[in-house]
Amino acid sequence: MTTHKADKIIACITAIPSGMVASYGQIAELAGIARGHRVVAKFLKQDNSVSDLPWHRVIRADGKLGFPIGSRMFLQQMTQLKVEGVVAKNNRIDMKRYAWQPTLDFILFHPDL
DNA sequence: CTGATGACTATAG
DNA sequence: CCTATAGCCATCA
Repeated sequence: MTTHKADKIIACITAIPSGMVASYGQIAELAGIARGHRVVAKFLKQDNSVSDLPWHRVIRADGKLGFPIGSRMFLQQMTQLKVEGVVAKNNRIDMKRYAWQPTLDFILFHPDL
C-alpha cells in the first residue's frame, strides 16, 4: 500500500516505545484518520512487508490481540510483547498500565498528524 | 460511482 | 463471559 495515509500509520506505529502498546483506534487518530481503526487493521493485514515495524505493539482497545487466542500469530505477538516487558493475564493486556500516551513533543513534531 | 473488505469498537442483551 | 449489530473509513476491483 503506497498511499499517503500508510506513511503516517507507519510513522505512528514506529513511534510506540518498547514496553508499551497502542490500540488500532489510537494509531488511526494519531495518523489523522478519525475513527479509522479499521483502516489501520486493513493496513496491517496487507502490508506485512515493512521491516522493523513494531506491529506487535498494536492491539485491541479492550486489551486483547487481533488474532484468535492460541493461533500462531497470537503466540508470536504475545512472546514478543513479553520480551519487551508487556505481560498479559488471561490473554489480556492491562491497557491502563501499558497503553502508550503520546507525549506533547511527539504530536508537535508531527503537525500534519 | 458502487460495493466489498478489514489483525476494529461501542453498545445491548 | 459471550454473541449480535450497527457504525466506521481508506482503499480497491
